[in-house]
Amino acid sequence: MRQYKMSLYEQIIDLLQDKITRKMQPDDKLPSERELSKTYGVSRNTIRLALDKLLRSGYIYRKRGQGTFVANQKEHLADLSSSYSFTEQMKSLGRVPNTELIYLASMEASKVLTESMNLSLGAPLYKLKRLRCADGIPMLIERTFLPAEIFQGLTSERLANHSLYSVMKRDYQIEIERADESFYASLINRKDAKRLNVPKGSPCLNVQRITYDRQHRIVEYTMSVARGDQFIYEVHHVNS
Amino acid sequence: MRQYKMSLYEQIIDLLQDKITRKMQPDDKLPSERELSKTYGVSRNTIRLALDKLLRSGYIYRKRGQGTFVANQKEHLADLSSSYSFTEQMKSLGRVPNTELIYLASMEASKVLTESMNLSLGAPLYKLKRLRCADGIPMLIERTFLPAEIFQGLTSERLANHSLYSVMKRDYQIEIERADESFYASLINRKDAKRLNVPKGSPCLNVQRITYDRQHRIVEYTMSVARGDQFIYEVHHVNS
DNA sequence: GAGTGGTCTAGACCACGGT
DNA sequence: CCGTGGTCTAGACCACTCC
Repeated sequence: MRQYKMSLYEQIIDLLQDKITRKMQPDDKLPSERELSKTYGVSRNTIRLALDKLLRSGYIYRKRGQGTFVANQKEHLADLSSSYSFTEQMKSLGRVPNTELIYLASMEASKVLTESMNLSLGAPLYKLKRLRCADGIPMLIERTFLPAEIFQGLTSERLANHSLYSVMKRDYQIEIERADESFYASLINRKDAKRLNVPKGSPCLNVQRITYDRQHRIVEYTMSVARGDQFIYEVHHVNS
Repeated sequence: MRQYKMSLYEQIIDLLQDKITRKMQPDDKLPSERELSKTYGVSRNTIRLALDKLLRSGYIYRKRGQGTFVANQKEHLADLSSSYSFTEQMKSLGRVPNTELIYLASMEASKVLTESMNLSLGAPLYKLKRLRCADGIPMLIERTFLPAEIFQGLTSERLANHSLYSVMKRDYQIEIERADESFYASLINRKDAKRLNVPKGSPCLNVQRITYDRQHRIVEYTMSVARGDQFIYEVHHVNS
């Protein structure tokens, strides 16, 4: 296998990450840029490249005139997938998540879907419908469309015990790059109300999500309906 | 009032942002780093600082050996402030935003607020209530709490013609680092229904936002109520 | 080979916080 | 005052893409 030669600043990122997670506590002070520069025998700019990346990843915070400190790992923002993963979100709230696959079917892209998913008319799709619960309480219904070209051979077995994103990664080597979400409130329809076990006409949160992989392909289109009285959707933004 | 002197690379970010949004199309090629360096009379590193920021904000993409290109504006991920800035969001949808300041008042932190904002009981606060419209249609009501210690001397004049975030940056040198948002759906109450000009009991989207600056201080706590039939909230996630 | 972005150096001055 | 991070310069070599 060809060896990828890591750049200096990448090596320093690894060294510092290791040091921070193994030996340091939140709010501990790191050596100054000039010290690190001497220690590792590289220029200060190279140290800054590494520290900038660690800053953006939430490992450290910096105060002008004071120094660089280890960030609180608890508050620290996990990677993208946990910011929109139902499973992760419920776990972080201390609730036990559960997913019921209502059905998985093949279909052809309708006109609306071709526009939303940037496909050609009649392109093959997988459609899946899932009921998501927390502590046994129905929380939301998800209707997901996946391009069949990308997810060839998808079966309900694969989806049964793993999250959609872990299936994408493990079985299809798909790395998610971006996700765009839209939220709005409406009143729930009769059918969904029954599934979620709420009165017809209750308020509900509608979420649409489009997910892109590293090749800028749309790998997922999902529309969710969540009950308003139980489900709170959390989003974290970071300014980089 | 003290003027905030913009650094060179920040000025270049503004210049390039303006150029990109006004005069260029997606996939147009930008001048090379060395050219920009000559054009603006700054070093290449300074140009790179600006381009890195534009890259992370989704304005451009870069290909080694080829050049720097304008990203697809539609798909484009704005920087943090526009991802939750009502003004930016409406502009990107081609609608004309408008804000009416209903009131600005001083108050002391209640028990609930001390917990949410991590303040001491009775800490001084500014409370402001704003009605946000698009194309003249009332879209959402925002109730915002700001720590008075940080925003000393805040007046309605300052808020009149500028967004909250530009006031933070220009008048108080506050750089936003993080924002956490929560969404849920409910039914609108009588008072808010009147303001938003919808029937009582209509569905509405509730958003709570807590904003942190670079020093990890909470600089804003906002609760919004948006009408479900008109307002769609968009969020973009990036895996970096 | 020419041009691009990616990495790196060895300096410099500034703004800020604490002493 | 000193030490910190923040900004900036003017170079250099590398890896990559296209011709």
